[in-house]
Amino acid sequence: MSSLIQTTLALPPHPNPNLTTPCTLFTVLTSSTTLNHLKQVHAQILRSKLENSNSVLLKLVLSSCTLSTSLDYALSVFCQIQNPETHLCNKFLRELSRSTKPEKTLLVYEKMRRDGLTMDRFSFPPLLKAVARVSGFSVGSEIHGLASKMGFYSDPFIQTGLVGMYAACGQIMEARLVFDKMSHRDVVTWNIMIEGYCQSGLFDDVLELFEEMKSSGVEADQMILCTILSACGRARNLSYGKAVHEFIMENNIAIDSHLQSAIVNMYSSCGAMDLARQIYDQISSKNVVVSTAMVSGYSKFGQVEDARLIFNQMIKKDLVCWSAMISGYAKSDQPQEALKLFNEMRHLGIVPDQITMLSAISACAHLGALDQAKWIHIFVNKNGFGGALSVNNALIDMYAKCGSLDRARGVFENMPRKNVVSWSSIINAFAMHGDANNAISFFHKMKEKNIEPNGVTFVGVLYACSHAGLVEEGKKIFSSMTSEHGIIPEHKHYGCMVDLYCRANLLREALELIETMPLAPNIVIWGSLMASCQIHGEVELGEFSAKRILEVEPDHDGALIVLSNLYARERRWEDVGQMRKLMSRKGIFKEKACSRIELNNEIHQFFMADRYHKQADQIYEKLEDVVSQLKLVGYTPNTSVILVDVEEDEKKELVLSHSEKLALCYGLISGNKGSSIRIVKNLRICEDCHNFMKLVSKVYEREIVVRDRTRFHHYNDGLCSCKDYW
DNA sequence: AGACATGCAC
Repeated sequence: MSSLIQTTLALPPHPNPNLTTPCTLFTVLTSSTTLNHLKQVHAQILRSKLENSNSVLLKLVLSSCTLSTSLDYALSVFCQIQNPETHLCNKFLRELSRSTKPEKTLLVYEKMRRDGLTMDRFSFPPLLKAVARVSGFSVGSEIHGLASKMGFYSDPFIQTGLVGMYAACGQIMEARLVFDKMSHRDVVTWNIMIEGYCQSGLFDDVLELFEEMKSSGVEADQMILCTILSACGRARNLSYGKAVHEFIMENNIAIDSHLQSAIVNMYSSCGAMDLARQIYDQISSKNVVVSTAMVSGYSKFGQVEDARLIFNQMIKKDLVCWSAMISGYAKSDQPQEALKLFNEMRHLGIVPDQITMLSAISACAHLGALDQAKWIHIFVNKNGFGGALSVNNALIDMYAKCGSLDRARGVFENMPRKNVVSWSSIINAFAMHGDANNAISFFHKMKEKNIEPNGVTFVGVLYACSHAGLVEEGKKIFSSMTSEHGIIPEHKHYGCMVDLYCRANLLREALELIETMPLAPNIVIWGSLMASCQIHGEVELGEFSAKRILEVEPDHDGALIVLSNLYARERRWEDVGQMRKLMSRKGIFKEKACSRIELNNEIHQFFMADRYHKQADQIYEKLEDVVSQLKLVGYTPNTSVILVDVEEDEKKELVLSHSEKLALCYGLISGNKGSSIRIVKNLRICEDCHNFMKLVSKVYEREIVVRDRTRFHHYNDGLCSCKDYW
């Protein structure tokens, strides 16, 4: 304690340093606004031999712990008090449980237990609140036990605290048990229970409980309506959300800005952007929250440009709305724009948090540029996000998508804690790179470590089998899904199996599976079949599956594109023309093929036959040179991949100007000799380019890594890691 | 009240 006095004496004097009586002390204490002043007052107390006056010291503690910076000081003072009165302890607990460091509440609780201090029913609500905030389930159940032992099991405030504590610790069943035992529930209790279901993602229970609450005669307040609307949004339950909106209107419930935001957010989360917009436009003073709800809605449902318009109009922008906009670009496949915004935000002095980082990392993953990825990884470590589980999971995916399986694996191996997402991500990383053996072996390792695979894990493993032609292994794993893990296969899993059979040219098995599976085939299944038919040129079956898709979704762009490709392969140009007309009438366009290459921290982008690049002349010169070199080892352009009705010579020219070939030639001109050439393409690589890459890797002795729409091809010495099976 | 990491096919 003496050291404290030493330091405090050096501080500037308190405005009223002459403290002699407890009475003046009180007055000064309540007017003390800084920690330094408090410490001076404390010194005065000690000097005036008032040290044993518990009430003075406690008052000091209580007024100081409202200052968030002085928590530790408050604790140290508290610890010196001999026998604090219970009601003052409770007040201290309450302040701590609301503070920025709720875990300190539990330290005080432990001290109180150790010192045998008295607790009463008012001690428990703050303790439970603190447990809820730190998700300390084990100490929470201990406190529950203590409360019961002391006979407080029917105190409604303690019961409400217990419900909140269990819900916050993810123990929703326990929470419900306490809730059901309660004889008096007010709107707060209902709200906590409903919010608990919301946090656990049990939206059906949310709505069910809300109905129960209304019929039990408890009136819904604005707070609970916000919770319900948020649940509707997260569950994408538009019809219930609309009903809640109507309920609000019919019952003349006052709509404050919170509730208004909740309504707009419900519509925008459900993708009902027109309805969201109607309400949004009527709001005269739009705050940052409601605007962010619009930005996020437009972003999620593919209208990133509309999101940007709102974003640009916003006067005040906080971290959340920057994050929403960045994530919007990352999701809309505009990773460069996402990263540009990320940097703009940082230059404005806004410090990213973990959620912003997840979107920025995801943007790097989409971009597929390894140098950029390394940069963000360094940024992550420098800014203290390196230990976060979800950040590391995102990094695994990012490195995998940037072509560095080694780095993805490095992140995975160095993680102190791994969850099912980490394992699924690394399995998928192997799958993407065509390393089915490791994908399968990691799947087994994960089970040995008692991490339960989930539906997504199986998508990764089955995808690996499918892309490596491992039919038997895939079948075994698929059946273990139900028999060993109790996971009921969904459409996407049947889709993987259909794909597995089709790639192995086992169309009969694929059809049999579709006919015998317990689910009605949907777009996913038909899409999978259709895609495989396109690869194998199975026109009849492909046409059949495409038509099934169009029955459900007449504007399905994939089906129309594949159909037109299939007709083109058959040289049915009239049918092709009709498809093209239909597509342009519906406003559907084939995505333009585009390849990117990253060199010296710059990203160069190429479209088919484009001459936008400033070194275009050199690139086309190099292309001619490469083609003649390859012809010496037997290359001839494969024009069967060109699906437009033009002369053979023109087809040759078209196939030679594919964007990945341009990117490759630029890499050959500008990259360091001996370094690998990394290309990212938005669509599936065609057979001719695939062959071209193989030959270049041999003739020019360069490693080439190409990421296409779904996977990686590593070309070395004339061979591809996909073993020509993709 | 608003932003969030793993996933089939096109």
